[in-house]
Amino acid sequence: MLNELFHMFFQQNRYLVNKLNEVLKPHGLYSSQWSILYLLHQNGPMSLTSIWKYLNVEAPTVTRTVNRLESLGWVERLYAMDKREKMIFLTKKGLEQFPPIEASVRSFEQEIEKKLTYEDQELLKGILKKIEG
Amino acid sequence: MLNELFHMFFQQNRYLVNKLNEVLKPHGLYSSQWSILYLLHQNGPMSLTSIWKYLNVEAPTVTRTVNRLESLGWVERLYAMDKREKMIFLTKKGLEQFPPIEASVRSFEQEIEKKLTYEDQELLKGILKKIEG
DNA sequence: CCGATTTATTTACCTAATTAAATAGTTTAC
DNA sequence: GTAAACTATTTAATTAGGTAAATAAATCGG
Repeated sequence: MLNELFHMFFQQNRYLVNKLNEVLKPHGLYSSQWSILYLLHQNGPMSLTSIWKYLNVEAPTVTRTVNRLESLGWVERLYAMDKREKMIFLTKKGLEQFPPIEASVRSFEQEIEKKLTYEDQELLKGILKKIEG
Repeated sequence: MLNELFHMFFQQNRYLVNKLNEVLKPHGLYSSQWSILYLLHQNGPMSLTSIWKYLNVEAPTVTRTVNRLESLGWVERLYAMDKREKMIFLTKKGLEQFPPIEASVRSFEQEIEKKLTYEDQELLKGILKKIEG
């Protein structure tokens, strides 16, 4: 990748995504599905637009993932006052099955964080912020 | 994503990949295609296995990207002594068109690196190494 | 009020990664 | 020397991201 830094960055990203998918597999979820479930659990019902803006991905990506989550029974869609807009919210199944999944993910995240000191984590956040800014 | 750190990491990864794809677009290439071209330019002819092992991705990913690169005329395949193995190497077109692309990518990388001090870069490398280890 | 523009979502198509399984060639064990 | 095990590559199916363009509803200017 020419530069060592970029090469490493992309590799670690794949490593983290793959590991997260492993953790989510027993729950029948993938990482991008999880990120939407988690967001809905935090924020309550959201429109597609607010989801993709928050996650910083394109709208079609979210459409597809929400479709899948809907067909799996995790979320439902409902028209909002503005009839162009659709509100997405967790179903009963979504709400009920959330806590154990959250626990698994949290435990995975802590395992990774254990490899870094608190200082490392703060430094990493600071450096990541600089990249895009 | 539960944890701020992971969320940021995934976001910056997408940002970097998208930016790199933008830089490569005028040359008719995508980032994963570039990573293989670059590797072949550095190392000379390589088997598929040595490519995916170096890039740390799965074999089918490399098969598909090499297929595309072959149909675009950037690389060629040749059977090795071991007839299971196929050697991939740059075509004349690949060799000739490489330098200006390398220059574009290098300039992009330097632009990102300008946002980080040398110390930042070394710290980031160190932290990234710790994640997987 | 109505045509033009904007906004929210979806559809279609591309690259890119994964796993699982198929194919074909090589090595190894007996 | 052949059956079994291993290795290299490919195929097929899934998730995940992107852009471009279509559709439908809302808003804005006149």
